[in-house]
Amino acid sequence: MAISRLDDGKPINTQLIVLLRNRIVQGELLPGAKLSEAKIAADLGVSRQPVREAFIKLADEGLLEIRPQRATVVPKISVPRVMEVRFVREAIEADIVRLAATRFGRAEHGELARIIAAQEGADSVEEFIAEDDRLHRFLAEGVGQGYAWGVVESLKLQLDRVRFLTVRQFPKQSILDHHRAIVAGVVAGNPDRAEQAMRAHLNAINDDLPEIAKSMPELFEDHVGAGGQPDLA
Amino acid sequence: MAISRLDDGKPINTQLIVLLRNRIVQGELLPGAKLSEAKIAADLGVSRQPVREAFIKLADEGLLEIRPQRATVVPKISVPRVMEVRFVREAIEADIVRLAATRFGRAEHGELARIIAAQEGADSVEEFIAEDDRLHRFLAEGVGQGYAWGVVESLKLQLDRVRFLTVRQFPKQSILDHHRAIVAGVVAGNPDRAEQAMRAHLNAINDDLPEIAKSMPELFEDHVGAGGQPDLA
DNA sequence: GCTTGACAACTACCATACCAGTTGCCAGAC
DNA sequence: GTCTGGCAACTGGTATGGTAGTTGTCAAGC
Repeated sequence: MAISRLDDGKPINTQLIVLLRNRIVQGELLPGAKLSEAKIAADLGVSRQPVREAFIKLADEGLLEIRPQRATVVPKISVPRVMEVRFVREAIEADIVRLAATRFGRAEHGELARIIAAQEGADSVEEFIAEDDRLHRFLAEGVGQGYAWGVVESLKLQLDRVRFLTVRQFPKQSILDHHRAIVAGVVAGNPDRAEQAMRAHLNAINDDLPEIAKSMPELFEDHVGAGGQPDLA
Repeated sequence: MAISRLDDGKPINTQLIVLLRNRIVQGELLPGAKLSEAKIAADLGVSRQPVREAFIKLADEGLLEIRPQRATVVPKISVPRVMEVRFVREAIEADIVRLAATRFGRAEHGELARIIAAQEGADSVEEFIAEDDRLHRFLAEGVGQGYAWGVVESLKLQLDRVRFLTVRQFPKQSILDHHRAIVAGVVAGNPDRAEQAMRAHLNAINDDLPEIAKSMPELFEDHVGAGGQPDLA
């Protein structure tokens, strides 16, 4: 049941990827949830094959864990993994913003100001997040590194999963301050300032992550012991 | 025919991914080659399903282009795309080597020296490349960024495809000099020197790329026109 | 009560069959 | 000779059936 409207022109597998990805990132499917090709297929009124392909894709993105002949589960959030993903994102966007600081001209500076203004005026969280993405994307595409943004976007999924857990106490003011600092560095044509602002911005999650993990430990992987599950296989 | 030994314990789709990826990266399947799920499946004596999954995975990696109801082809090499991939790799490895320069101790310095020595003594191209990878991987994993190396590894596929075209005039001496400079910066505990050496190393492909593209233009995408194929759909 | 082994109920993986869309060829009309 | 329409031969996408492997349960034996 609950055929969540799968009737676009696009192939079914693609639609399933988007559908399931949203459910996982937005926390509708929580870490630990067990999925099954057959069940999902039956619920959505499609065959198991497209579901399987969606599972594989999401497993590649780190949003699912396929355990053959056992089950497919939404993995618990691994704090060390999140920090590693964040590291990669910071490295990429630091270089991007340096380029922007040296290459952007008046036209791009204007667009940056418009995005900041739109984000200030956003009244819903969804809109705020959309403008957030727009800023980062524009920086990348503006310096001709659209591919890099694609990489960041796939990494970001795992970070967004954490972000959606804290959507209540979403620090809008703090994020806006960070964005203003980044844009200021770019407009000033100062790569060092822009880079530092970007790194500080992306480091913010490190402040929140430990307390988030403590407040809802059932969603996080224990990493107290030396390593993972004591699988005696 | 030609069942290229697919009898490991691993799942068939995984084996197919590795098999096809090697054929593409190593230039056995050249840009422009047209593949077919059915044909590959018949040739290897398996069903179309695992072949299909391998196609999807390789398409994600940029090594195949699936055109529904038309064909699946090995894409021509896009010079701008290669440069964008290279940009991302440089950003990631620059930050990694900075960490290595500040964190590595005597034990890691010894391992770096051993890898350099092994690469100096390599007599086959394959061995040389293997030691090359080992150095980069060790830098990443040594600073606790194994995930970042995974990202680089998937990016590298598209760069390796170019590298294998030039395997004849492979600049071993130049690469070794670069590696020595990187290691020197790390051992000296000088992040700036290490970073600059790494960036210079990874920038080397930019010197060769234009002339490679000119010498074998049939393997490269024309990017003279404003944009891609004039698909009038 | 506790352990153990067989069975039932899952799982993901693979094979096969069918479907819809695209392409290219070729015959017929002009 | 050129153009056009339709059919045949592909393509990848989807549906379904069957198989091997894992897990949990429950009854039989100690």
